Amino acid sequence: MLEFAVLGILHDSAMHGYELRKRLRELLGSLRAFSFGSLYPTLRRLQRRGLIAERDPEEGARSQQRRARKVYELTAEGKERFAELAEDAGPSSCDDEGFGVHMVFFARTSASARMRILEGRRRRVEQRREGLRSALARAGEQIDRYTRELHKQGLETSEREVRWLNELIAHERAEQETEESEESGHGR
Amino acid sequence: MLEFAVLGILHDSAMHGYELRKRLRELLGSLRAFSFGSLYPTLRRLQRRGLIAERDPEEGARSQQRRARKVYELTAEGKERFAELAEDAGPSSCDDEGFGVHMVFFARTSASARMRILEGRRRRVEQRREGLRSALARAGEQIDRYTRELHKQGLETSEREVRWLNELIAHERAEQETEESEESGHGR
DNA sequence: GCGGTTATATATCGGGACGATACATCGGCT
DNA sequence: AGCCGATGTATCGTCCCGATATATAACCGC
Repeated sequence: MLEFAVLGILHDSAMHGYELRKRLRELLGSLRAFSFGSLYPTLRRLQRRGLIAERDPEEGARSQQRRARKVYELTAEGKERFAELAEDAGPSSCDDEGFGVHMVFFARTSASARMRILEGRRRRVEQRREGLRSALARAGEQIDRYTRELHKQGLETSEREVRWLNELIAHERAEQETEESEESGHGR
Repeated sequence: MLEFAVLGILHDSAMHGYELRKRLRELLGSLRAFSFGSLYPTLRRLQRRGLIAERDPEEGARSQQRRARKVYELTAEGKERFAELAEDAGPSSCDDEGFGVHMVFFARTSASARMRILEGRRRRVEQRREGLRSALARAGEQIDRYTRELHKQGLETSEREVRWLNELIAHERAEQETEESEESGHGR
């Protein structure tokens, strides 16, 4: 997950670790923390695999600013790997974090993969919704008051997210049709 | 976190691993998966620390049913540890999973700890809300359409949760006052 | 200009949790 | 008879977090 997120952010512009994490928090809105304890090992792992590379510290400018920063940039292999991960609608793209990270990079994801990911996420949230529904129906009165309150809140949140996903999916479909009609409409 | 959850469930009744996980999913509504890969190591760790104990497999009944099940029960130390964890309103009680687990056991948590935990959670969600607000305000138009949509959904969810927490907190306060007036009201 | 705090920046370590996998045993289905 | 799915316990590699350590530059009062 972190690998995908790092690749996606470096795809825009080269960056050093500290900056990368700020961008991560900004994009994911603390949906996911991604502490340094995982970020730096990930950067080294990616570098070792040749997906990112350390850029020269441009000594021309005023060197020796703060502590030596390591600016990373995406390699060609890194770009390939990012594209591969962006298209993958596997189970990791369905949980809260995974879905969020994928969606942030939707602009660089194919329309078909966007669709698969949105629908996968919807299925997941629907499952959670049904689980909560049956938990609330089952033994309506006997279970703990606080637990029931928690379940009710979770159910409402799930229902809202499903509606939101439905809107997004409908929008995707509409846009796809527009493009298709444009293609065939005034041909070329 | 798993430690706390296991202790809390075994507090009600002795149980074996497989059953425990079902109960876990039921209570937390797939808020948290808690796979066997973490559950069984946790059980052994707890046993090693003397917080839970393996109960005799009651050979009187038909023995040798399925594979030998290990039924665990809480020890006196385990009950102490649970009470300690339930009262702890530290940072782990603020994130999504931690808060959920705590709330499920609110019936066995002191009113003051319930208050601290609810307020801690509210502070956390408010922070997330403000982060998303500023992300949406900052560069209102230039950022990615999908990212913005994700942030809007996150913001709405946060706002709803804060409102929900406010209601819970108000309810807690009202109940506390009722108890106090009953105490002094018709003395005893 | 001296020391204190804060922000910037990289790094390591232990531990908790996950997903995949393996294994064993039973009931039911075909 | 043979297979599958539910029940049940267990391990392994990997990911990630939180705490912690270590530098260094900027800001600020004194």
